[in-house]
Amino acid sequence: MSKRRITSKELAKLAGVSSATISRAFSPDSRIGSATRDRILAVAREYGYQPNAIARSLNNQRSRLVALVVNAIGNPCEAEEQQLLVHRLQARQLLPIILCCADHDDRLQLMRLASTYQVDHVVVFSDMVSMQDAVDIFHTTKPIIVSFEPLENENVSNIRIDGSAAADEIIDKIARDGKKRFAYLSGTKSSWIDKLRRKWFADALAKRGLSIEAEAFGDYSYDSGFKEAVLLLHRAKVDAIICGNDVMAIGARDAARRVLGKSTPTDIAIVGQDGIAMAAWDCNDLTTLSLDHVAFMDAVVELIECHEADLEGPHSITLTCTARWGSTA
Amino acid sequence: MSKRRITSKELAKLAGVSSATISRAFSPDSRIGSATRDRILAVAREYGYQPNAIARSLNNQRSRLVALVVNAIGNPCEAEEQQLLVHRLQARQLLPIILCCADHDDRLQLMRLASTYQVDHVVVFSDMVSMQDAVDIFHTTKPIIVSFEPLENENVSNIRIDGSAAADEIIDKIARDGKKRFAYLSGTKSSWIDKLRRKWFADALAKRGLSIEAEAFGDYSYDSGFKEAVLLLHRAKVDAIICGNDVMAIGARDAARRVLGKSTPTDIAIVGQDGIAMAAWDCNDLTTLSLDHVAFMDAVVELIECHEADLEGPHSITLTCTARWGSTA
DNA sequence: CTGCTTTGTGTATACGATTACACAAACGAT
DNA sequence: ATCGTTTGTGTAATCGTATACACAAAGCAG
Repeated sequence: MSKRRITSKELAKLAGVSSATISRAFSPDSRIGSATRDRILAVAREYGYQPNAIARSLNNQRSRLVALVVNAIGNPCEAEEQQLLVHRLQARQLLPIILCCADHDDRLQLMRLASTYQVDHVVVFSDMVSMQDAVDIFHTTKPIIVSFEPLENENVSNIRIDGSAAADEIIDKIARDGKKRFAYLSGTKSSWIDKLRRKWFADALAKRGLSIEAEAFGDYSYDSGFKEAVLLLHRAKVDAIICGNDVMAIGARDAARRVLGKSTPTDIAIVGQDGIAMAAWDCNDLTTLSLDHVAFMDAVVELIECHEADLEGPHSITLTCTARWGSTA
Repeated sequence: MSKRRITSKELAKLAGVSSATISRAFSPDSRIGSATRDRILAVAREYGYQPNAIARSLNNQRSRLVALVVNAIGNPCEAEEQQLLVHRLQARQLLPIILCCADHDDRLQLMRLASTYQVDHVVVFSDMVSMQDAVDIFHTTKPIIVSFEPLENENVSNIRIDGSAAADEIIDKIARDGKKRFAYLSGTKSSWIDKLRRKWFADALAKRGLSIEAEAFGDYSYDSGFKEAVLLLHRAKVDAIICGNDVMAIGARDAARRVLGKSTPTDIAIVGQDGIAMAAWDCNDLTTLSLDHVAFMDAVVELIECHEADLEGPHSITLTCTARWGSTA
C-alpha cells in the first residue's frame, strides 16, 4: 500500500555509506570500489531502491524525456511510424511523451505544458504546427526540433522528403494507361506537407500537358476519403484520383466501387500516399507513393543522436519516396 | 540558442518580489494580492517564464505523468483506444508516457524505468504483463493500476469486459445459418484476455452442442491472420472462423477469398473482435464482437479520477460487448 | 623512506520549485 | 481606541539526487 519510495539517504544508512556513494553505485563510470558497488546494489535490490529520475533530472538538467507532437495516434498512416520511433527511443532509455491534438490552440497549450517538463528533444510530426511556434515554445530547453518543414532555422533540424521522382513514375504509368482527367484529394487545407505532396503530382502532370482538374479536401480519414470522392465524382468527370494518404485512398476506392459502381484501375485509377502496411493487404493492394518508414525513423533517431552528442547547428536529411504498385492504378 | 530557462528566483528579482510569491502567482488558490499576481504574470510572459514541472514534481510528490503500457501503437485495434485515452488525459493536464514493447523482458525493464519517473498512474493495456509484475514494479509510487485482468488485488483497480452475451448472439446467428464446424484463431498463446474471449465463444458453442474443432495462434496482425487461416483451412474442414481481433479477421477473410476462393458468409463465416472503425469500412464490413471504445476509455478515466481524488481501495467496472453485424457472418 | 599519484569516500551545495511559519499591515467589530 | 482576524509577503526548509571539493589511504617510483 503506497509505502513511500526509499531514498538514497535512507539506503545510505542501511548500507553504512553516504548518499553520495549510493549515487556513485548507480553511475557507470564514477570512482567507486567494486566491492562497495556490489554491496550497495545488493542492498538496493533488497529494499527495492531505484534512483528517482525526477530528482536526477532536476540536478542533471536532462530529463531523458522526448516530446512527440503528432496529429493522431489512431490513424494508421502515422501510427506505424510512431511505433518504430517509440521502440527506437526506448532502446536508448528515452521515454516518449505523446502530444496529440486535433485542435490547433490546444496543441500549442500542450506543447507549452510539455516544455515545462524540460524534455530533452522534441519531434514534431504534426504539420499543423509551424516551426516558429515550436521554436518559440521549446527554445529554452533544448532547441532541436526534428521536423519536415523545409525551413532553415539555426535551431531546427529537419528531414526532407522528396517524392517527385516517384510521383512522376506513377503519373507516367497512369497516363500511358489512357487516363486523362486527374483529381487531387488533399488531407488538409492548411498544411504545407499536403501542398508539397500535391506539387509533386501537379509537376508530373504538367510535364505531360495535364493538370489537376478537380480538387477536394478531407481530413486524412477513411470517412472523409469516401465522402469527398463521392462528391468529387458527381461534380467532375475524372478518371484518376490522387489521395493525400492511403487511408483516404481506400475510402475513395470504396466510394468509387460502391456508390458509382466503378472498378479500379479500369474505370478509375486511385493512388494513395504513405505506403502503410495496410496498403499492401490483399483486400486493398493500393498503388501508392510510398515512404520507407524504417529509413524515416532511423533518420529521426540520427538527428536525435546528433543532438544528444551536442553536435552544434542544424542537421538535415533528405529521403526519397518510391512507388508501390498495386491493382488500383 | 539554448539560453537557460529563467528560474523563479531570477524572475522574483525582476519583479521585485520573493520567489515564494512567484510560485503563488502560478498556484490558483493561494493567498496573493491580485495586483501582484497580474504584475508577476505579465513579467513572466515577457521573459517566457514557466514553472519547471520537474522541480515542482520533486517537491509535490506528484508528477502528473501517466504510464501507458501497451502491446503496440501501430495496431489499429489498440490505437483507437489509445487515441481516446490520450485526449482525455491531456484534457486533465496529465501527460502520457507510452511504454510499448513486444518483448516481455524489455517490457518489465521499461516499466521499471518509467517507475523511476514517479508516474502518478499506470494503465496496463498489455495483457502480457501480469498484474503481479505491475504491482511489484509500481508499488512504491502510486499503486493504482487500471487493468482488465479479473484479479482481486487491493492495489489494483480493474475493468472487466463481458462479451458472453454478444458471443452467444453471434454464434446463434451463424449456427442458424447452418454452419457447423468452428475454428478459433487466437491472437496470442499466453494471454489471459485471449483465453477469456475464446471462452465466451466456446461456451456459446457448447450451449448448442457445438465446439471449437480447430485452433490456431497468430499475433494479432493481418499477416498472421492470413497465414494461419490458410494453414487452418487446409488442415480442417471448417465453415466458420472466430478471430481474436478484427485485423486478423480481415487477414483470414482475405486468405479464404484469395487462396481458397471462398466467399463470406456463404462458404465461410468470419468473425472479428474489437469493433474498430476499420471493421465498418465498406471494403471490410466485418461481423464483430464489438466493444464501445468510448465507454471503455471513459471507464479508464473514471478510475484514474478515483485515484486522483485519493479514494481508497480498488475499484472495478464492468463493460458489456455488443455484436456488430456485417456481411462476413 | 619520501613524495607524488591514484583511488575511494564523505561533506556540503546546487538543481528550481512549493509551503509551513512568521510577521506586518489592513480591516472590522466593539 | 483596542483587540482579533484576515490578507499579503518574505524567510527558510524541503523534495532526492549528482557532483565539486576535500581528504585519507593506498600504491608506486626513486
